[in-house]
Amino acid sequence: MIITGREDINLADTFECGQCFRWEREDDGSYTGMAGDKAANIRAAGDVLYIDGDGDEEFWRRYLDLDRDYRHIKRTLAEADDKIGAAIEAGPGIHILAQDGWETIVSFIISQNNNIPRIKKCIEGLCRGFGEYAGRIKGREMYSFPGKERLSGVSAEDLAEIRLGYRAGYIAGTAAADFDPGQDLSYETLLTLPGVGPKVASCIRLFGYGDMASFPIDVWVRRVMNRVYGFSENDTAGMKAYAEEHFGAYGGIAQQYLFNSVKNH
DNA sequence: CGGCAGGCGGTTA
DNA sequence: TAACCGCCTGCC
Repeated sequence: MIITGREDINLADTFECGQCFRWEREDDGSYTGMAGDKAANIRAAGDVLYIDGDGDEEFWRRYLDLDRDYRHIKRTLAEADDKIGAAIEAGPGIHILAQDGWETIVSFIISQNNNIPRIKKCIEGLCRGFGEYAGRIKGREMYSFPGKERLSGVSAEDLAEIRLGYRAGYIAGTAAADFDPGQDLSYETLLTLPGVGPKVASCIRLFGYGDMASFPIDVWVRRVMNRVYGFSENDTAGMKAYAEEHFGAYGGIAQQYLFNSVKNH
């Protein structure tokens, strides 16, 4: 499948800015991974995306957020805030992926107090242990992310071999909780799930439910808000208020530019 | 070996 | 409601 006219998305910026954990870079610069139950390899050349795998154009347009005008958003952010321009320059090709709600809930519970290589290893283990085989792409055996119903009867002990650590209890508890991740879950509802606090809930809102105003504040955002904007590192309330006032409906997108600029540079 | 990594939950003052 | 601490694990 070929999608043209997409010069504004950059795959490395998008897949390696910390929002997702299931895309692997190939030697040719393409990325292999899964979105929902669809596996694919995605390669970019000029303004063309070559997508080799499951799913149709509509599916990938939605997942890769290709129909949002990021040029307009970047211009709007830079006009409202004179300091974010440099952060945008560090990752101008970032798109916010429209990820599955349930997968995002579990993935960001795993992300707490954790590092990216290990987060990826844990998620891969969950998929291999409890997901469905989804074919072979670029020599990689692909497994779907296990749904809530699949994990609902699983205990923390059953998850031991995946080495989730103390997060195993959170995953088992969240999977057993009575809610529908297919609904547009509110921030307050997400906070009721075991292992979900303010930071994780904000990430789930942004990455799993498309709430572009959600502004997750983690250690890296605290650092950049301190370094660039002069906030005290423990003044998360002040940072949140600043984001609401200056970034507004695009707070989550601004957060990704800011996060990426300090984490990856 | 202690410190740390994209926090949370529980306790304490 | 702010501050503090323990927590699984892997890597430095």
